Amino acid sequence: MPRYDPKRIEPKWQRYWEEHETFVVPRKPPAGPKYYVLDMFPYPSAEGLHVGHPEGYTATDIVARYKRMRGLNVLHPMGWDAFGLPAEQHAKATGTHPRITTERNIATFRRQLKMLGFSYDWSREFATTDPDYYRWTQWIFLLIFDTWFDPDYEWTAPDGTKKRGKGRPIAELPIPEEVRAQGEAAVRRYQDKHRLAYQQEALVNWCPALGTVLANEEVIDGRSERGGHPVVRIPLRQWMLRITAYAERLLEELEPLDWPESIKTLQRNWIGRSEGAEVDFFIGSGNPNTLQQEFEQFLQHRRKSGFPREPDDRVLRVYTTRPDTLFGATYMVIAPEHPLIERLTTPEQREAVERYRQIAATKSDLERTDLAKEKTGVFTGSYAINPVNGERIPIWVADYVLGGYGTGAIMAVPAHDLRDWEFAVKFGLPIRRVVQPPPDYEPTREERALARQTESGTEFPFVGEGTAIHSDGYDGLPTAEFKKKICDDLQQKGLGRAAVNYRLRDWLFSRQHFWGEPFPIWHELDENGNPTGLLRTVPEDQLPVLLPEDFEFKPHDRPEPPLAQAPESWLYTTAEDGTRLMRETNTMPQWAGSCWYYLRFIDPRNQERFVDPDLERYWMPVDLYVGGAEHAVLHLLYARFWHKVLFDRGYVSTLEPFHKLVNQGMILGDLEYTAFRRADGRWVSANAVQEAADPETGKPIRVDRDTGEPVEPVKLQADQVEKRGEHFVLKDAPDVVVEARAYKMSKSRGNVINPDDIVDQYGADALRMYEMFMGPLEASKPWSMSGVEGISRFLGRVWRMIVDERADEVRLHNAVTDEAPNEEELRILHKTIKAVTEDIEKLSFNTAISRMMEFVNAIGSRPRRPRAILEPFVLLLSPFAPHIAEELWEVLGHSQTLAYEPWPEYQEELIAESEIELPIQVNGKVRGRVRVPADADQNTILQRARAEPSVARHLEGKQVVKQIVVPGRLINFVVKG
RNA sequence: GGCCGAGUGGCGGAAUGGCAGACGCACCGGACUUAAAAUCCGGUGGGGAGAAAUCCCCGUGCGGGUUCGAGUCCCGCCUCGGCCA
Repeated sequence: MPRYDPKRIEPKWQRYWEEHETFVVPRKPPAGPKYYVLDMFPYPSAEGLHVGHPEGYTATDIVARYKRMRGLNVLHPMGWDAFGLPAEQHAKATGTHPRITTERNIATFRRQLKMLGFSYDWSREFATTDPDYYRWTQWIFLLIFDTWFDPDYEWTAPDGTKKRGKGRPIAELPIPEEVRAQGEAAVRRYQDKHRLAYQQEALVNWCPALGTVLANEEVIDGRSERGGHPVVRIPLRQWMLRITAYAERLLEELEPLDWPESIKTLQRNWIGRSEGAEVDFFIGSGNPNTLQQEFEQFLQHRRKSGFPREPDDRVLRVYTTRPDTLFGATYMVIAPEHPLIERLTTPEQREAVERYRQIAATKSDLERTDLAKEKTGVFTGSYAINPVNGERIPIWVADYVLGGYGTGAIMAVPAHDLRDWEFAVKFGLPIRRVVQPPPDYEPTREERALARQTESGTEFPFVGEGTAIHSDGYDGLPTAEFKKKICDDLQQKGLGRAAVNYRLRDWLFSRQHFWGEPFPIWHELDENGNPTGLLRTVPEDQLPVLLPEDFEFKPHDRPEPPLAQAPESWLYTTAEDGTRLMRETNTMPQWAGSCWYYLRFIDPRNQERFVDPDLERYWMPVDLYVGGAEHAVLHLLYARFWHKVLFDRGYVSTLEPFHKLVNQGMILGDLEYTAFRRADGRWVSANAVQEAADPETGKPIRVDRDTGEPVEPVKLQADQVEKRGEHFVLKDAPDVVVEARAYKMSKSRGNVINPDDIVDQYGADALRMYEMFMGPLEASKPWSMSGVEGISRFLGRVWRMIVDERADEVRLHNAVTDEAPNEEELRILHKTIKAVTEDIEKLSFNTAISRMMEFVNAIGSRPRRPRAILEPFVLLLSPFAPHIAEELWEVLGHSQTLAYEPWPEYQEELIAESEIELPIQVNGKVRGRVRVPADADQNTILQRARAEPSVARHLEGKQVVKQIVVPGRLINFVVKG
């Protein structure tokens, strides 16, 4: 009784592929075109595979198998992004080394992926935690450390475009004479300041109770996500990567990529380029009495010296996108963490400013800006001079200005900036209009919301563009022209210059964790054992710097990295010149390993280099990269950045790593119906329920919008509800609206689908096909158990189309014949080939599967089924459901895998029908249809159409004003009367 | 709050500006069976007229526009989801 039995055939073919090394690609591939199709490799979590994983993996597997059958050399690898916090937390709790946990989790993931029949070249597998891999991660870090960015360097890209700005070896950094004169240590420090990898004090989230430093996303409302312990922000020495130097390149080189426009937009917004000006406001030596005199001297000096690259300490430098509003600047604001704050605070104001700074330190950026209901701030007591009109204006400190953005100081133009307006109104600072709105201008919603009443009537801020007023000689200029002109003028006077600013910040690249790549860096120590600030790199031939093996995971109460407690032998050494050295104890973030894994897959066992240059040139770029949208910004930006450094230093051949990118959508749980009930048992309509915070626990709960009473969600079965108009309602109480939606899968909701269970019940082919059939790859879509069954039935029909189910052995069905197919059968086949091929190219797998279903519906139960159409069909099916396809291919009499069979070609002339049916519309409504020869001319078609009785009826007594014939589509008569 | 995306039968979804609802699920009817499962065949957006064949009207979140023709393009809204702050 050989029914379709995935449990038998799936392991059989998986074994076959493994034994025959069907998908192993030789290190040096045979000549010919290539295709590199890559999945975002997973973090092997303890939970194992989620149904979301196979979605993207199946999509890439279909493409990989299809391209192989098209004769391309296909690189389709898989590996593990295996560093990560959970293994370390597990180690702290149980003492199990993270390596053990990680290996165990990888084994689970590997088993699950192999069970799904993906055509990965498993010989290339690696994990980011393998010393042989992170050796090269460290090597690339050293390369980044050895690089500085020269913004003026001109060069030509491989595509011939002229470029400016490139990463160059640190040895090529010009050293100013005065630095060289100070000796070798000074030169080294100067270089260190210019490297793409540098150290800086940065604020981290230190959680004393957990004894660890937390990532931003692990902190919620000032408390740790786990346990709810208080978190404080403290400065700690950190490694930073100068990604901001590449902001322009990251923006510009994004343009030609075949990525979803939405992802490009996300990246652009993240980089956040803005154009404006840097302007220096004079603050002088601090003596208010001599300020004006000093200012005159300053003006003269600047006229000669020009605008310096770095501001000196007699000025407050601001960045503004609206230099045209300089004449409206009535005060200045510096961030509470601004370096000049001490100097600018007068003794009388010291106490108030100090208190304000302390409060600000406890707030997150979010609380300081968007969530802040009221603007806060304190006067520093000092003044600055507005360079365009010599006016003395007060300097305030306020937390709505962030230290990390721009220069950490702003000129405040209350009339034309909403935040400045709010602040000025609250603290009674002057407001001066310098931009006249266009004549027909209506204030926006935000502007109206901030309106204030004065003697002269209602006043609004105005943030749009208009015409300059009250701006001396600039009056009458439109905003855009004004901006250009004032930048030129400021530049001439040495007081400012046009400048570009980015929202993008440098990348905080160190973590206070054990389970990460150690930095290949030594710190020089003085005779007292204190760091001198000078660094040494671990020589290339001594890589990798391994993590210490015998290591105890014990929490401690200092915010230092766990590796600071590593054995002395690991931590310290003495250099050949006698200098005591201590290892860097921070480790790299999880992003590091995923920044270049796509390159290692090309040449994973190379012991000499991170990748062979010839192989890199052959395989790069990645032709298709598929993964979740959650990586749309950070991973993709970081990987692009590393790639560009590698490119600039001559180690890779392409500007960009990933040519085409696709984000698969999220798979949600099954559709759920939920009704809400109050404590007294009465139902509350779903649209009258809203989220609120539980007054005791602070957790989100649902309440009745009108009464505020908490309501309890009640899960319902589909037969308890019905659709009434827009909503689903309770069958028993049709005035109660029920919530109907699919939720994200989560353990707490209990709607998680385990791939193991699906494979066990329906097989891997059914799981693969169902996930592809659910809907478009990019869309998020709800899981449906009966949908899987439907696919499973389809595979059963395919099986019975070819295999005789009633025989004792697996053998060909009697209906399968060697006779030639007839015209209609050929047409069905070739239509299917055409549709499936085009759909695969478009990654429209759901419609490709529909077309195969139509084929089976048309052919599957015919008493005579020509082999000549079944064989190509099996090949079409094989990328989607490879196990059943291989088995059927064997039943059809082939002795070898179909993985390298040529993809079926369709012939257009076999698809064409001699007669076609055209719908006939009258005034856009279908009133009849007519069969005409496919090559009929317009007149014939129109005549036949008019003659059709159902149409003639609608034309009778009317005047035909227009007749439209769309060849092959339809006919439309436009009539009057 | 900003950005992005999406609203089409009971459900998932399909439709180069050209017959809305392909294909699947669910449901209904029939065949096979002692019976059921499995399988196979047929039906299935809503409303109306008719004994029937068939015919008519409405219909892609809402309001407007462009067009011979709009699910699709444009303008303005509403709702939901995702991401960011």
